[in-house]
Amino acid sequence: MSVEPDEAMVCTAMGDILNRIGDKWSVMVVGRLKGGTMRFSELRRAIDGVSQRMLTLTLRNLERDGLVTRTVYPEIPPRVEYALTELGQTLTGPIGALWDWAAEHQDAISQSRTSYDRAQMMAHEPIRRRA
Amino acid sequence: MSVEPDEAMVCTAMGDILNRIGDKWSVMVVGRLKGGTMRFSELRRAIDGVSQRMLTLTLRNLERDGLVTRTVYPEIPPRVEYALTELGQTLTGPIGALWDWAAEHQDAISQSRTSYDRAQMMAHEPIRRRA
DNA sequence: CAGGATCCAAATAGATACTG
DNA sequence: CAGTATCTATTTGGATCCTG
Repeated sequence: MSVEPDEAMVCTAMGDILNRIGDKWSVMVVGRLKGGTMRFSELRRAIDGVSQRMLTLTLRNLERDGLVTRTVYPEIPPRVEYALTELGQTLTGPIGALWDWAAEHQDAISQSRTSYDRAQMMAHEPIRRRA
Repeated sequence: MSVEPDEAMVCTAMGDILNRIGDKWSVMVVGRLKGGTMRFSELRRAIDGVSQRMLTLTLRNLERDGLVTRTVYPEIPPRVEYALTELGQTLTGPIGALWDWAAEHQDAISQSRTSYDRAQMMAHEPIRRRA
């Protein structure tokens, strides 16, 4: 299962895909839909911070990529339900791994950031004797 | 290993981390450094399409997050080597999983995109009888 | 309810020129 | 060689208004 084909081709296509599946909102949506079908407004409320526009765009892209299905019920008021496709389901594995990694190491990362920033400060505001 | 703590907090911190590790160039760099230490210009050539500025920024961020080390050799001409830290090494697992997923399903995705786009065309340029 | 359309502010990326 | 600094072009995202 190694990945070694033609470098350039893979990298551009891959960057393309990674941009989508590594996207913040996409990850959130997939994470949410993992639990089952959801309506637009449910997702909007569940995902905290997402704007209507971004949620719409994210869902459209995921649909376009074949990762989620969009089902419109011709009622009034309208109801639209989103769910993961089989392909989308297979993504929850890798995404979950990344998620777990982030959860596990977020403390280490934020500590690293703090000390890095402190070191930068030192380098730029060097001498400061007394006040 | 499940992840269920306070939703909002986790999501914002997580989105932050995911933006970094899901970033196109970061993934490329980590993928490259997996094979061992590399110099700046080696990375630049290896990563096809990355600008000098983006590579610099990416490497700085990865360094700040404690994922790569930056070693400067005070020579002329200067030599700078980058390598994964232990923390960085642990990322290669999840990243690899994502990479493999993308490699495995990129055909399905691009097909899905094509048919989605074709369907969109149909919907917007509906009737077109003869020429 | 579930968006589409529009406007605008901010973040981001590329190209270019310069430096120790 | 390995950057930094700067300028600009493009992308992105939020806010707002409107509709079936």
